[in-house]
Amino acid sequence: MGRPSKGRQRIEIRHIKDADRREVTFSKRKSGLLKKGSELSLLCGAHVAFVVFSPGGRAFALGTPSVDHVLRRFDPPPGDEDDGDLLALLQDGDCMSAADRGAVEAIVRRTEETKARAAAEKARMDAVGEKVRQAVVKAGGKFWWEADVEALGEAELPEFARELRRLRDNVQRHVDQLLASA
Amino acid sequence: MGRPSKGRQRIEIRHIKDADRREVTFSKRKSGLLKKGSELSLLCGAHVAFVVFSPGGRAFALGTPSVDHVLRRFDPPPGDEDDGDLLALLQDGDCMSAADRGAVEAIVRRTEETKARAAAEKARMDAVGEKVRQAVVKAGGKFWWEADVEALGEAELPEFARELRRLRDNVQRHVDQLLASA
DNA sequence: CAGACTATGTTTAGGCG
DNA sequence: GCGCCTAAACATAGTCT
Repeated sequence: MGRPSKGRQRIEIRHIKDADRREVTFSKRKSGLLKKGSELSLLCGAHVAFVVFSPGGRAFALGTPSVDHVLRRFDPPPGDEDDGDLLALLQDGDCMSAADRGAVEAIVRRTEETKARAAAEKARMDAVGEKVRQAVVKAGGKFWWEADVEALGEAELPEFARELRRLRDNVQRHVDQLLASA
Repeated sequence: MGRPSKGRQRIEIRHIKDADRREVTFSKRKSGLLKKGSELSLLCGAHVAFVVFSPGGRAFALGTPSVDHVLRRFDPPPGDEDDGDLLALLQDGDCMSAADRGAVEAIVRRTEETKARAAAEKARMDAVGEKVRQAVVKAGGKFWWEADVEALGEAELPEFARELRRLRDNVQRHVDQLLASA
């Protein structure tokens, strides 16, 4: 028999017409992207956040430091109730999907491999909170959806405004909720 | 003389202590991440948004659909006043940097190569606004910083609350501003 | 539809200018 | 910092299971 595979083929970077191949490529590359993101985060202490809208409608993912933080809670206390909540969040098929769980699992695996370094790693992780705060402050107000808004253009702004109000209300509600429980 | 380079070396995926190497790695990998993101967007018609906080303080980038929208405005009307604004935005070294411009340039190049498909592509692009709105609605309130908050843990929440309030106010202010100008 | 596989395309660590 | 270089590491297209 001939070679079992022709190996990787070069493809042009343009929209994939075939829906099936597009879906597969999306899935594979989204995983890769997520992995790269978590690597960047780990290597450089950078905070990387993703929002990915899949070709077939919704579905999106997120990045770090959430994933790392999830790991922190997911690994050391095996019987913690919060773990359940966070895992449930990750397993909620609508928002976070297989790729996200895969990323978490990958980090879990890595943690197991490097358990000897866990303590030092954890100490670094504990500094993340402060860094996040600094980052949020320094970011000021430039978040991804703001950029989107800027790119939407004046013609589309009125339509977008309604959803923006809803978003703002969601933000308020969520923040108030957090402040109340803190 | 021996080999001019030992080529790529394997590195462990853990925090790079040396600040110089960390900065270089961050820069290189951030570029790669951005490229991958724009590729995913083009290949699958997905919308990918990034927020990256650099290790040394702020600095961050974003992805699509902004980049694509920039292209739309940047390519067809060569004398449009909006182009200047958007290019200025891209050239503002603080937020968008070389990697971002590189991504845009790559898309521009590709667009020139496939100018025959520009019209169809544009039609697809025109649907982006609606998709973004739908996505924002469906996202409900699950954004990266919310995940961060959830992952911070009760112990850190009080400290984070102060910054959260500032963030909320920023959001309100920015949204109100947008609504006022729309 | 997620995973395995292989061959090959792509990224990047380490150096240098 | 940016760009270039090399060679090894890594990602992934196509395929089958």
